[in-house]
Amino acid sequence: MRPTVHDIAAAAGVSLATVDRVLNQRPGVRHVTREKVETAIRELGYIRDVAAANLAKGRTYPLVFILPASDNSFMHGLNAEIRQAVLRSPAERTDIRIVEVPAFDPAALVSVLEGLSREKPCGIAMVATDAPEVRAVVDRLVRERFPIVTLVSDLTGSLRHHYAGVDNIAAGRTAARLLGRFLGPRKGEIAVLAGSMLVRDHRERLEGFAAVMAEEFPDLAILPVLEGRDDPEVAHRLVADALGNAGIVGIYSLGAGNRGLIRALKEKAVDRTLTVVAHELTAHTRAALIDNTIDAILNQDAGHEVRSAIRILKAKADGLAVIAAQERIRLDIFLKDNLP
Amino acid sequence: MRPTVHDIAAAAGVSLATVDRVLNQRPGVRHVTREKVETAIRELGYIRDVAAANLAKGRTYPLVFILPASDNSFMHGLNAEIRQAVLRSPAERTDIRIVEVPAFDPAALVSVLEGLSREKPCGIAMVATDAPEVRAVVDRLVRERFPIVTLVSDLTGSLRHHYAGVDNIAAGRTAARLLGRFLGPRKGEIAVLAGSMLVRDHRERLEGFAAVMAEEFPDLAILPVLEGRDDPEVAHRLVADALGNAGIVGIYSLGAGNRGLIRALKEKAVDRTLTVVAHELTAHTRAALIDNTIDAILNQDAGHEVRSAIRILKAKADGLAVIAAQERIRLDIFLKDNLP
DNA sequence: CTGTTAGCGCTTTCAT
DNA sequence: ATGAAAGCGCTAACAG
Repeated sequence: MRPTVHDIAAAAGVSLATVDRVLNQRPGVRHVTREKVETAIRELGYIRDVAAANLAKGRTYPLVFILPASDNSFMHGLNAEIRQAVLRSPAERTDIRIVEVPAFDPAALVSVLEGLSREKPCGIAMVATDAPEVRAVVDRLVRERFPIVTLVSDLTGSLRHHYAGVDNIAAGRTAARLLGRFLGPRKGEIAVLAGSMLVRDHRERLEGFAAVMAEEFPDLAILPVLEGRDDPEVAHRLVADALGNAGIVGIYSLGAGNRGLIRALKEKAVDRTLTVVAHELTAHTRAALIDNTIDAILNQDAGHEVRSAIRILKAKADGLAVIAAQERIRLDIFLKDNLP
Repeated sequence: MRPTVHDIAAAAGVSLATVDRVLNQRPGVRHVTREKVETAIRELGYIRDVAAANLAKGRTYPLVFILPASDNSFMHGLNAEIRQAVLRSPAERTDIRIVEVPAFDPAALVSVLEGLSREKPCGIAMVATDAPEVRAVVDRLVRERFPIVTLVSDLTGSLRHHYAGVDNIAAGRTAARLLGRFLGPRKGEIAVLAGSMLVRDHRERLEGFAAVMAEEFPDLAILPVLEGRDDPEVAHRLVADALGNAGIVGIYSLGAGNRGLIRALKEKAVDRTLTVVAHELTAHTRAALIDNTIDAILNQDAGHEVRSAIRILKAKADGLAVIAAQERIRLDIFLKDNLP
């Protein structure tokens, strides 16, 4: 039988209350007493029963998710996954609130974060907008002991505890190798469609992509980036225009708004064979993969990101460890054969 | 505040014990009483606190993992992941035992399973050997209400509750498309290295591979399968021999024993450019991917498989639901750019 | 058939 | 600074 607080109390010759104070690092215990208890804990190999502790405390985990109010499939999916987590709240003792902020608006994000420090959630998950003022509040909140994880888009150089998202440089590199290998000996130009070069994940994907292209596929030239603002209409216009260029042999779509990309491809692609790699598995990209309009999709599993963020925030709140491998967000590569 | 058993008891005008009997579907409750309690449960929106119940019961989950005693990296990794889970046992209330059986030996597996029914574990995870007599015991155990999940290799047509592993047909198809696309316009022959055509996962991978090759890459011809018995030495000899054939442009290694494959490739590949797709990320395949000996690795995450099997067995034992998306074992595709 | 009571392992008053 | 006792939500004897 596993030792319990009773066993520790008996072994140390103190009461339950004292054991509890030591366990929870609460004040009001003489140094020698504390020592005795800690020794007993060590010698008996005591492992605390977190479930029992939570029951006694009636503990819940108030968490806040801060998302950009962007109207694209990926953010909708992310939102849906959080709402799924809300449904599981009773069992997981969480109490999750979603806060939407205007996209790409550091000031708005900062003011939401400041407001949050008042209501004392036990954890914050946020899709970060990469700006110095955001970094500053995040660092302040972390110093005030709020567990914070970034979601999908990181805030490098900040003190956030964890990043629940894919390695976007690796994603860009992978896209480049897939395109390069799929194109084989063909020479030509590659169009790149991004949302905005102002967001870090898009910049990083481009960086990785350009690096591998330059290193390994010198016969393929990257055209100036098209910024579609993650908007299907804009993306459609940009891509339709670009396809006027007969030298294009491939496209890398590293942001959202793929609906517009796909429409443009279908309008123009009758006569040509383009190789296309896009990000994020949605109803549209899935259909395009199946009908060969897209050759490969790189994806991040929003459900995994949300569940991971929750596990990590809870663990941080309790000072517990996590299973690192379980929290690694993979870059999923989908061909038409391995779709979920 | 969430309603508790006390609230239900009060609302239904019965005692705690009766509520508990209804909750746990135990006998000894009049039909009308049961109705009253069930109504109260429904009306108050009662949700049971599993953690509290487990505390009261002192519940633990005795689980058994049955693995083939195969000496290859993948099985070693799987074993290691289970041992990791054993270390987490105190927190997860599990009590995990690993049983090794001779590989590819249905009779041995059957006798272990029969022995198990005596010791009443609350769940069994097994790497299945696909044979009728195994199916028969598994079906019998399932009927006797043992939760059973197959791990890595499935037992199709059986009553097992769940399969924690990848879709091997999809894996074979994916391998074919990667090889085909990477080879582009090249024509030639493809060597296939398998462990044994007697195990289902290998057969299925080959099946998927051959299907896509035939449908979409008619210029590539599949050579007769080399059966390396998942043994590096045998694999080395077979591949070294095969490479004498100058027509070979690609290799698909769908089993284990890649150490031998890699050695053969390094010995012979100076003068040629082979495209190689292999299964399972190990220290050897990882190094080979990085030095361009292998072009892509298909992988199944053994840690995920083990954690998933445990979650599912526990849920089944309690009659609880799982998060389906979380339990889907993906086919990971690794290029040198997205290695973990 | 139904109810009473004493815990499970831990936390939390409230005394001392 | 320390301890006694009650209780978190649920289950398990044991009575009736």
